Amino acid sequence: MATTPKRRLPVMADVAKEAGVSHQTVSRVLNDHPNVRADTRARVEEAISRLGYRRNLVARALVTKRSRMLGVVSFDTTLYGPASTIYGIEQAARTAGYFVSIVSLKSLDATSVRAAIDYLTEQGVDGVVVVAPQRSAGRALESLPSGTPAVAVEGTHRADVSVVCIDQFEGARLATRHLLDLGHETVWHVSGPPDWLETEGRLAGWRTTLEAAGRPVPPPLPGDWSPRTGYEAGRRLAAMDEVTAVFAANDQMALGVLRALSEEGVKVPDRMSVVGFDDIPESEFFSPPLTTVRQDFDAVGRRCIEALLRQIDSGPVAYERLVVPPAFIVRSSTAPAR
Amino acid sequence: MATTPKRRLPVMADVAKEAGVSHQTVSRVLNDHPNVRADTRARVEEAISRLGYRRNLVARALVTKRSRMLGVVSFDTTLYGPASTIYGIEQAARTAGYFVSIVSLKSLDATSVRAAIDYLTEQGVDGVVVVAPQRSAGRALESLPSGTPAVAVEGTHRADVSVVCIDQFEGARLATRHLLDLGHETVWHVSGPPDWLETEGRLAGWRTTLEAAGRPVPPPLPGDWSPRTGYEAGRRLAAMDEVTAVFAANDQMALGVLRALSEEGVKVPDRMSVVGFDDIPESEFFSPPLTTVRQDFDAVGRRCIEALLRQIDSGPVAYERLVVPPAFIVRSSTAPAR
DNA sequence: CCGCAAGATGTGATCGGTCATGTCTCAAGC
DNA sequence: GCTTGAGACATGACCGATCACATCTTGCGG
Repeated sequence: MATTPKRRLPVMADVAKEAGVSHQTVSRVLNDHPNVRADTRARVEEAISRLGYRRNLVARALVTKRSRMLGVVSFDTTLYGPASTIYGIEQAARTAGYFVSIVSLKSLDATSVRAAIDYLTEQGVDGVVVVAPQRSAGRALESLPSGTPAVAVEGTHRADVSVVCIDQFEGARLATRHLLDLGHETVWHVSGPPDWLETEGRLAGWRTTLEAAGRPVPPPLPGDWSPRTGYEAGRRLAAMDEVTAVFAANDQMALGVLRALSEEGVKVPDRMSVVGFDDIPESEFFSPPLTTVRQDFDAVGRRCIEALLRQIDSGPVAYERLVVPPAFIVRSSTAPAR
Repeated sequence: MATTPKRRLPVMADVAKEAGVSHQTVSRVLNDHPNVRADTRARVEEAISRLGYRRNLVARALVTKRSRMLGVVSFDTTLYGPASTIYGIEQAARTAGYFVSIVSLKSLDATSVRAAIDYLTEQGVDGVVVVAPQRSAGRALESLPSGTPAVAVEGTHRADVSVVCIDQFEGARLATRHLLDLGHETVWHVSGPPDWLETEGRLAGWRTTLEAAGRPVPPPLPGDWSPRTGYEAGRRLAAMDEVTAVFAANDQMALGVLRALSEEGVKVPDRMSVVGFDDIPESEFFSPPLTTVRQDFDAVGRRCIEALLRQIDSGPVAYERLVVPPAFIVRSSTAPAR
């Protein structure tokens, strides 16, 4: 009963009265301003805990014009990549004292991305991270009202939107190089869906490495990240006798390839080597364990937050492009050419 | 230049002046209140778009005491289950006009869960969804100040916190029954980590089904959801000649089991049948494609939001327990006993 | 042609904090 | 002894919306 004499939650004024000071002093204590005498501070703190007072961050946001909330717009958060990136973002944001509000989109056309950003902005976020590795999504950022702090993961080239990305080109180069070094004449590629920047980066890394080595560049087999398309590509590859090495643009598709090859009786890695991309937790236990390219999504998330907070704190900064290097993980799905 | 005569973003008063009405009328238009003449409404709307006015939701939240934001506390959002559930929650919340703020925890002890909830509450969320399928997390909910709308996914038994869950017991029963029906003498089980409600539900469903059929109940092999522990369990199972059927508590561990069996030369499903739980997108392409129990996470997300909004709109409601039925998916990892 | 209720609009208070500024006290410096 | 300045607080305005209530129009029955 003593705890709830009135229904209303206690506010600063209540604490002030309880402690016998002004609301301003309570505010000073809360924001630990130096100019408060120790005993006054103690009295206020006691009053706070006695009343169970909690500061109302909405009211504070209204006057400071800082909500301490960040928005994240992402494509299908069920996928391993986005999910991991968002996890990293959330962790980093929270340690920096920020909340994260998420909008996940099933379609990443410029319109929906813009709508999502507007939505978040209206709600008062201090900045936005767009995990939208598609060209079309990048375009949405280009029309962003300048002044809104924003960071993109893998996208856009607009001068005042910073970008954090993993070096896709380098990852693809590592994968292709690895296979060539094993003595394979050339490397086939199962690519991601068009319009994705990752698709393009991996495609370019693969193609360039092949060309630099003077090897034939076979036509890439189209995929959409799903195991199913990898499976379909795998069946086609199994039928071609000359194919000895395949680089799939992600681990799920590599899994599909593995499945198809196994069905067709094509032994991996004896008759064919397979490399993936992402290093999802399952890859290590595929049959056989998958050689792949690891992406450090946590680092991406951290970098995003760092870059975003920099913009929020010190205004628009020069365009930055933060590149996180990939790591190459060799397991048992690759072997020397026969 | 005409667009930004002053730096400040336009506020309601600006729109009012522009349209030659009072701020209150602008508010009426925005909240489409009926008592506004059509032409006035049009004038206001025109002024709004001319000025590029966006309503400040923070200010609105301050006076309405409704932020239209929901909080979600979840364990490791990188896992397929939580990620999918959150995706469902976010979609449902957005269509209902709510934002979602997420906190993901690496540890789910009662203290951190409480801290996370407090954190979200302080920030003004209208309600909280706790995706915390662990006993310890459930305990955190029990000490929740009553009056805070909350819904738990798979957890707690507190009378005023609604629960949405998938029928784990039934899923495990389906899996076990399927294997027994195929003629297996008994079914071994690779369980999830202790303290998880899913672990307990699946364990109970498995055990009960076995007992009801009068079959021996072998000791469950402990796992932690990761493929690695499934792999370790798989090696042990491969060494035991009498084992012909295994039910792993999730697909990742089933993958590990599959891997170990393949290494040991134990053919699946010829010599051993394996069933998983979750139906992750990869399962269909395991070697062999995995027979498993599908969980409808989207439905779980939707139900959570429905239950939560019900609480927010009409105050504390009677305890509800919404159970989503699982589906059994037969693929190629199971076969009749030899 | 008046009265009066419903409809259309305006006015000022309010939400719960922070910010700018003012007042008072007290020790240091001349 | 009196100025000076910094520390410790208090006071009132303000952020940008909504809410309660007041006021001014209308339309319509009598």
